[in-house]
Amino acid sequence: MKTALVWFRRDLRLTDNTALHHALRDAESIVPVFTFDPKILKLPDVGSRRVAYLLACLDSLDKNLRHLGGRLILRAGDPVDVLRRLAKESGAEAVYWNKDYEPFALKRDAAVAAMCRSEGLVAHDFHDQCLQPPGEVLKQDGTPYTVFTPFSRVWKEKPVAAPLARPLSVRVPEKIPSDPLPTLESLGHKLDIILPAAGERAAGDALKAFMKEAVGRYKSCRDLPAVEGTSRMSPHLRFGTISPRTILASAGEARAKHRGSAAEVDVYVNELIWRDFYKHILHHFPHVEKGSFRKEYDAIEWPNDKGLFAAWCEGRTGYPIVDAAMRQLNQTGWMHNRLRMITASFLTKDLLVDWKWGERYFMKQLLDGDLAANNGGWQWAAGTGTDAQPYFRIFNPSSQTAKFDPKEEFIRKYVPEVDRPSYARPVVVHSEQRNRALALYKAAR
DNA sequence: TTTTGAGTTGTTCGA
DNA sequence: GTCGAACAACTCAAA
Repeated sequence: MKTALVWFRRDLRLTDNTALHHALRDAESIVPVFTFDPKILKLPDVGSRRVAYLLACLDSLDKNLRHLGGRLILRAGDPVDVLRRLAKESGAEAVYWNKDYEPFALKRDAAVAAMCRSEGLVAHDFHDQCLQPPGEVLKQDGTPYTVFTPFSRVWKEKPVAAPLARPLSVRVPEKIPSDPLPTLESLGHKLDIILPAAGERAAGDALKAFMKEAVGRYKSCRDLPAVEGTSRMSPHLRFGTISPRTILASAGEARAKHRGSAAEVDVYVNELIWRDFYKHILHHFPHVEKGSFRKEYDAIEWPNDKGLFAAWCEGRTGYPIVDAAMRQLNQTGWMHNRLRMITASFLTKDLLVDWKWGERYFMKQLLDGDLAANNGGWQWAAGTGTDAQPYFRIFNPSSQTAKFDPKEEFIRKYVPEVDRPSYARPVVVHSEQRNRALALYKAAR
């Protein structure tokens, strides 16, 4: 084949990119394209921070392609129109892309596949985003798992493909014009944080740094927000500037190297399996996007006090660990995983606000915001998801602080006024709200 | 079909 | 301060 389009979406990398790899093997030249869909960019749930980060990833991808002799083609419009036109312009015979399992993406990609059929283009889509593709990890009766532990047992029995090598060169036809990289402002967004480094190099550096040391104490330190004990890979995984296979392979090497701490590394690998788990859940049970995994909990009558919700968003609930966490999110676009659980439990069980409100706010603020992972996490905390145990999952902010930030180092970083009279008084009383939450859940069942 | 064991990350209470 | 049991009796997965 002479020419193929490679449609980049959430896989903004050259190394171990399944669709890119196949296109380069099958075609003499490729047209690497990213489409800006103005419809998506105007949605209220599209966080400005992620749009800004996306632009940085695209800029980096273009530079990396140029390094290999190619370049990235940017086009605005509905992907169906953009790809149809681009195929005509370049004489491409096929379109390659990596599958995305979100309901919106499934619909969009089906429309592109239909366009390909009617235009005589061959559509190739590949599993790439998960370590095990959705539909691969099933019970003996062929139905999907809804409990993590048995899912993970079967997951571990299956082989994972090794990462594919980075291509050595990329040939892109001349005279295919590209739009300039848009500015954030031109897309109708504004940035209110300092972005962390984006792109494949940054992702690789972050992985290396994590695997050198911190992974060996991951199990022991990952829950301490004052310590750099987590991998910080989430924004890179979100935009695909690194593949999960590269991370898994690197964890395997680390496990072999520091043999004494294999158990520490295994806990990290489990997190990669959780990432797959929630992507599979979304794939098999798409209704979770709009409501509870367990539909009976859609009946909960949340009081939804707007003032309490605003206090939570702005980090002024008077509960130091919650406020510090929300300020970390607001000021950096990232929140430590332990704190995501604490703040989610607090919003739902203490402030009695619908978990979907919190889910939406996280999506607005998080650089790593991902439907499957964010939704899964919120439903876990709210007790409406897989493994629902609402009575069992009401965090006490002070015992969580005692366990995970005992010296209040993290709290003081974001709430320096914690001991001063100017600090907010608690907006609710935990022990009272706990009982109200239990009653709300009981009434729904 | 029935039974059995287990369920990411907790909290509270009382000894 | 530390430890184990109770929480409430549920649902899932597998034999």
